[in-house]
Amino acid sequence: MSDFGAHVRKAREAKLTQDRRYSLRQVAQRIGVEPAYLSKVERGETAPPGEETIRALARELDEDTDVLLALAGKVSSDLKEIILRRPRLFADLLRQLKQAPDHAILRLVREVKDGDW
Amino acid sequence: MSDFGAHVRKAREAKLTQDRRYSLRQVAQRIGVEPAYLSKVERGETAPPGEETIRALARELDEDTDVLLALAGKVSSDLKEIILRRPRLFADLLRQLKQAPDHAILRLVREVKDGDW
DNA sequence: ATAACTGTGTCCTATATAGTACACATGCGC
DNA sequence: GCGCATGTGTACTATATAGGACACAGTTAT
Repeated sequence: MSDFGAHVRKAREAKLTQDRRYSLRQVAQRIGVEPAYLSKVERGETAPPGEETIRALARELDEDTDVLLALAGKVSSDLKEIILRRPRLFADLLRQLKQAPDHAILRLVREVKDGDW
Repeated sequence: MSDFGAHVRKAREAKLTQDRRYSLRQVAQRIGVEPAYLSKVERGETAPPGEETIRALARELDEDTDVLLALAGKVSSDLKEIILRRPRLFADLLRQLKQAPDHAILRLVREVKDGDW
């Protein structure tokens, strides 16, 4: 269904060419899963891991956590909580922004960042 | 953990005083679950139902779907998809808005609604 | 050439999710 | 006063999620 595994494998093998500690086995050990499991994940033979394992993987491979989670079809739990506290407000905002071009959203991010409320 | 059940029970019993077709059994039948299950849900004896059942319940009781989902600790799957398509962008935006007051977010919603991008 | 490391195949498991099925006691309507 | 509707207790189930354990064959380093 998704290319989460392929993305991880590519990222890991890229690091491997620079540093031999990025073998599947060693990465698996550092993120705290069995090598056989990581192997199946990278080949897409099994569904992507849970959020915490994906976070560990992102840290290990210097990948963006939100992007990696997205490839796994998951939304970070801290984002969920933000929405859950004010569901109507954020539901409206997100649905408004569904079709908005990237630059419009980026503008909003900056606008809010320069905190003018 | 959450007051999803209590909220539903209150909403249903409010409608029940106006219309006797809002008995637990009849509502259960219309939304397609067993009465015993809805009973357990309303009393919080069991975890809140899945998204589709919550949607049916919201329609039946004229409740806001996003709010009901939120009470169940869930984010609507259509909102998830919006985020998943542009994870970095929306992750940034939401984290920026985490502390923003309601009126500031409402202003953004209107700003975007009057589509000036 | 052998010891250690590599990726992978196979089998198994624990917990969570999302309910169903049926029986029961109680109460209200006619 | 009895039949039907009401809410609920108990027991069970199917599927998904998130992995672990162990063995094996090929590759690399010394």
